[in-house]
Order: sequence, then structure tokens, then C-alpha cells
Amino acid sequence: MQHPKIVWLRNDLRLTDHPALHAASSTGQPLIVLYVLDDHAPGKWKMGGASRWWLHHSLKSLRDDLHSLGGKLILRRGDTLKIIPEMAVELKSQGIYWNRGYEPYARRQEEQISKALEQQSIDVSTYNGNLLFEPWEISNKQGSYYKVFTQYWKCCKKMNEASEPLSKPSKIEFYKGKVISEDLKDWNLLPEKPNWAKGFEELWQPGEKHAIKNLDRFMEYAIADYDIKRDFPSEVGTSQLSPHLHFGEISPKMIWKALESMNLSHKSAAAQASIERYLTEIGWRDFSYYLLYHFPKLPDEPFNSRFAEFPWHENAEHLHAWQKGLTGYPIVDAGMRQLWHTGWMHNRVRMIVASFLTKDLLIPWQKGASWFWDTLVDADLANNSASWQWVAGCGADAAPYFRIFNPVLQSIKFDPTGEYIKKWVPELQHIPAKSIHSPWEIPELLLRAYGVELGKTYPYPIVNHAKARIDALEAFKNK
DNA sequence: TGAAATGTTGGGGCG
DNA sequence: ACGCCCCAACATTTC
Repeated sequence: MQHPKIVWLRNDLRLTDHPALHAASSTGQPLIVLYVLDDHAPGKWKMGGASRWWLHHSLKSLRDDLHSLGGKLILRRGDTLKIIPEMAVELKSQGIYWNRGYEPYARRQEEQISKALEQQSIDVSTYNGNLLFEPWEISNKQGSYYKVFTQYWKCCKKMNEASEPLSKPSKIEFYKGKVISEDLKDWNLLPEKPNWAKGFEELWQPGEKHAIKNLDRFMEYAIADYDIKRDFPSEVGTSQLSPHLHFGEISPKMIWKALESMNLSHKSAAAQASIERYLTEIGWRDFSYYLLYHFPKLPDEPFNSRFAEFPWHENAEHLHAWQKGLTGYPIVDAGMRQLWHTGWMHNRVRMIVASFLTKDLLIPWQKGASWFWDTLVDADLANNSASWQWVAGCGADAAPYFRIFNPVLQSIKFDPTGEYIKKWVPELQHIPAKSIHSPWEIPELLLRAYGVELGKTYPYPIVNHAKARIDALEAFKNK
């Protein structure tokens, strides 16, 4: 029997535009497609509950896709550093293929595995399957890395990525020998008792097929108005591709090329602007990975060291109120409850709740990042860390410290009808749009008529924004 | 990918 | 008819 090549999968759970799989399968030699669930390697960034729910369905979908090509997905759980070299040696593998990762633990792991395999004279081939550009490809005139997005992005665009996404292998030669695989069911990735993922099931369909379908949906119905509608959480104005992208069910290059080809047809100026804007968002994703690569402490330490001694407040009660959507600010609470119920939050609202946590409550951004890590289906170490730092003001190209969102004004501006609030904070549903953004300003008698009693059916604001803003400015000024 | 404070302008009420 | 004041609307500055 011919010795197999092993394709090691991580957050690249797809068959299309998969450089490692493509390269391995073009050799014509038999393949083993392997996924390892390694809860030890990521340390404190062990995959959160919402992500595990997604992972389960994504693996299932990939398993089915491989089945239809006549193969299977090998599942193993444990220490990757042991499993891969052992499997490679045991089966006399001719080579290991993977798409590169950029998280500090992923890089460490790759190095160690490469070394172990090298000692056994087993070839390792790695590829860029997850980013538009490798972090080391983009540097400024001083030979250092960019700290400002616009400059970074200008440089990226000059690189003029020419290559087309790779096609899905039409035929894969799978290894016929015996390889032990675990059963996905035994991994217990899905919640039980209670099943808190019911809301997820209504909203999400993980897997490559649905990732591509959602991209098509976005391009057909939403992209033209993206620039305007993306800010309104009651609309389906965003792509909602983030979890698909995180798990690599679709590659950024596929998105890039698909949108670029839209550019060629005759579009209105607004539609052109929308496409540009969306591609910029894909650029921010690359930029986050870029920052994480060049500053591996990004998940833990402020990128801007002037924030190292910042006097954050550790207030467990406030943190809890924020997590549960009980701050008394309807737009904040709506966002936090959407997150809890669906594993996702609209981007505009993410900015609002993050500003509220870091500027109104002065709670360390790491607390917010870690809550998002556990609750988001699109939890992504690079994006999450970079974005939290951006809001907190300590990140690269960050919002300046004095840019503090007023949760009431943001709510009036971006949820004018209160539709989003009413969906996620139903106890406020009888309040008219005009006053729903700040229920504490409604006369008590009227409130009662709307079925609301502050302090009972809905909380009083846990802080006074005007005062919190002044306190925050004071703290940030002295940093 | 802010919001508040402060400054400026101009129309209209009014003595 | 004129100056004064008020204040909304908009612009600029500041945090």
C-alpha cells in the first residue's frame, strides 16, 4: 500500500481554495484528512462554548463533503504535538500539509511539529490559506510593520494579489489503510442540559456550502446598500460571514475575488462605495492577523504601552450586569442579549457595548474580550483582541480616548424605530420609539402605562452616562 | 467607525 | 425704521 500524505486541518474547514489540500491532492498520492481537537495548546484561549457549537456542525458538514468524494475525515483529540508525529511515523507518511496559523500558540505548535517531523525526515509543506497577504509580506519604508490601517491597506492594494482562488479538488485519492478516528458525538461539543444553543439553530447553518450560499445572498441582496445599511442593527445589512470566515469555511481570497469581479459590471457610485467598504472590512481582518503576528501579546497586553498602568475598575457587579444585558441602557442590553441568544452581535452594537464597558464602566477591555470569546460563534483571537483594543483606545490605529459613545444618541441614530431594542429587550416593547432609548426619562405614570416599572421589570441605568464620561476623560487624560 | 462645548450667523419678534 | 435680543441652525474646537 502506498504511504499517505496527511492534510492537517484547523480553521480551514473547506475544500475550495484550500492550498494545503490542493497541493497534497495534486500529487496523486493517497491522503489522510485530519482534524485534531487540542484543548491544551491554546492555553487560556481554549475554544469557547459558542465556537464549539459551530465547530461541531462545521466538522459534520466537512465530513459529509468528504464522504461524497469517497473519503473520510479523521478526528483525533489530544496533544497535536504527539498525535501528528506519531501518526506520521506509524503510517510512514510521505509528507504533512497544512495552512499556516498566526496565533502565538499555533505558531509555536507548528514550529515544534515541524521540528519533530524533520527529525524523522518527513516533509512539511505549509501554505497561506487564511489571509490575503502574509504578515511578513507587508512592511513600511523603515522596514518595520505598519501601525496604521490606512497605510497598511494602501500597501496591500499595491501588492495586487493576482492569483485566483484554487478550485475544489474534483477527485481525491484517499488512503485506504486503517486509521483510527474518533466519533464527533463523543466530543460533546454541543450543549445539553440546558441546550442554550436553540437560538443558534434558527439563525446559523455552518459549513462550506452555506458559507458560499451566504456570500451569494450578500452579493445579490445586501452589498449594494452595504455602506448605508451596515450600521443599522435591525436590518440584515451586513454579510454575517464572520463565523464562516473564522472557521475557514470560506477564504478571504474567495470573497475578495467574488466582489472584485462585481466591480467590473456597471454599478452605481453607491454600490461601488459599498463594495470598497466591504473589502476594507476584509482588510481589517487581515490587519488584525498582521498585528497579532507582529505583536503576539495583543490578546493580553495593550498595544500602546502608555495604557499599561491604566486605572481600570474591577467591578464584578457591573461586569455581570453588562454580560447579562441588565445595564439599564436598552441598546446595550439588546446587544448583549442578542449575543447570548444567537452567538453573534451586530457590529455597530459591538462598538456600543464595548465602548460602554471600557469607557462608561472603566472595566478592562480584556474582560470584554474574554466574554466575547466564550459567547461568539465568530470568536477569533486576532479580530477579537485587535477590535477590543481599538475600542478601548489602546490598540493600533485606535479610536482616540476621548471618543466615547453616548449609548442614547447611538441608539436614536442607529435604531430610530426601536425595532432592534424591542426584539431583544421585549419588556420594553410597548414604549414608543421616541422614548425607548432612555426609559428613565419617561414619567413614572406613563411608564406604568407601557408596562414598565424601573427597578422591577427593567433596571435603572447602572451608571449615569454624563458623569461616567467625565470620569473616563479624567482617567484617560492622566494615562 | 463621537459628542459636548463653544463660536458664528441670520431671521424674526419686539420695543 | 432701527437696534436689540433670542435662539435655532450650522460650524469649529475641544475633550
